[in-house]
Amino acid sequence: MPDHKRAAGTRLGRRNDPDRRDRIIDACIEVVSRAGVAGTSHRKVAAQAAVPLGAMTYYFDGMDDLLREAFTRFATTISDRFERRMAAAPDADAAREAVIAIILEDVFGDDRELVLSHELYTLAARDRSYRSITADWMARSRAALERHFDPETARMLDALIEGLTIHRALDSQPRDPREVEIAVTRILTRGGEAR
Amino acid sequence: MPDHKRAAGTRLGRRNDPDRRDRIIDACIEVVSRAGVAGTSHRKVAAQAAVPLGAMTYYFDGMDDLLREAFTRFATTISDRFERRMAAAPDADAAREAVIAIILEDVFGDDRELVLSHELYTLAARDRSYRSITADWMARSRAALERHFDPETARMLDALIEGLTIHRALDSQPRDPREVEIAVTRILTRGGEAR
DNA sequence: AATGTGTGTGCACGCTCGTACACATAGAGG
DNA sequence: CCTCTATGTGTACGAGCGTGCACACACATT
Repeated sequence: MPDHKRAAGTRLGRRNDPDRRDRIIDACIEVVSRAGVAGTSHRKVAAQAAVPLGAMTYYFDGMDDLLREAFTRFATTISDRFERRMAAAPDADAAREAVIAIILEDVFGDDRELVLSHELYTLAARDRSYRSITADWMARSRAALERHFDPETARMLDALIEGLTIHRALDSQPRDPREVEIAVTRILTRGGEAR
Repeated sequence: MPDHKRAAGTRLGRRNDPDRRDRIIDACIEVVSRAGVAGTSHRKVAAQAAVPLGAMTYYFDGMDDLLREAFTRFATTISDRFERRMAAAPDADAAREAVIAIILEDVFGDDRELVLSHELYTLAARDRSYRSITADWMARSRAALERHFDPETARMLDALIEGLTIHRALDSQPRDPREVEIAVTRILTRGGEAR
């Protein structure tokens, strides 16, 4: 019985480094970010993690299983950061500015995260079983926004963040940062929508 | 000299069906929508298009070349439809409703287009050379929106459409369609953003 | 009818891939 | 120190891949 499938607490005969499995997951994220899901293979991940090829099938039930764990970790990491930033905002106005900063920084920041997000979305769009990862991520983002805004606004704002981030990343020419500010402000302005 | 590389007008010795190349491109879109870019190969596309394997390298300089043409066609198709819908709106209010309809229909509509869009975004996120496809697509969307709204609003609205579409597609639970209406209305409402 | 030319094809090579399975080995229990 | 067991590894197999290239074949020209 493989170690990772045994109930926690029964530690028996464990020898090598116990976080080899973790290393494989991290290596997988790294390989995906460089080569894409299309270019990711057991062999490349094994090489990146410096583990033998046989360890791949030993620890995971195939690429899907591995990818699921890798993207779960990735989404959790991003989600944690978002939550922390939102929690750091003392009031709604600070939260508004934090959101603007996140959009602008995520765009000009690491290409790596942009790529990984899209790889995940693509998997989720095709395969229902990845959708729980994106659903959880979205749920956490919304919960973080609901510290400062009502639930409905939080959902709209979350969608706006997504769209602005994507479009600014895929745009060929740079845009005025003030546009982001204006868009966020408009979404946060409750107007004559009660009809 | 391959037919497709020859200057238009010089038709010499063309024999078989002249739109074989077109069929391959369509077949590529089809295969990508079913198997993803990751699972697309010359052989699968050839089988789908019912052309011999050798035709792949004959008509295209490799998968990248083929994918670029396939996604260009896909983006153009979607873009055309969007443009037509916007052109059909007589005034700004009708345009507003058209946008709302597009968001709601695209979500509950074909999974195929959702998947293909994400596959394209993923390629564009990783590879600069695909970015001109997405950039052109965005430019056309914005131009269509600018029939009814000012350029700045058009860009914000375009981003909002993106975000709402994605989030509603990747969400696990259904949302009230009225939220879309409210979000669009807020973006279209010019408020106290002049500061 | 013979010839030439450019279009398009069939095939096989070398490669990478995931997976299965025989085997090594570390540590526990005797 | 020996034995047993569960953990982990090395390897080889078959499938699927892109590509290069010799070649078939339709048609224009003579």
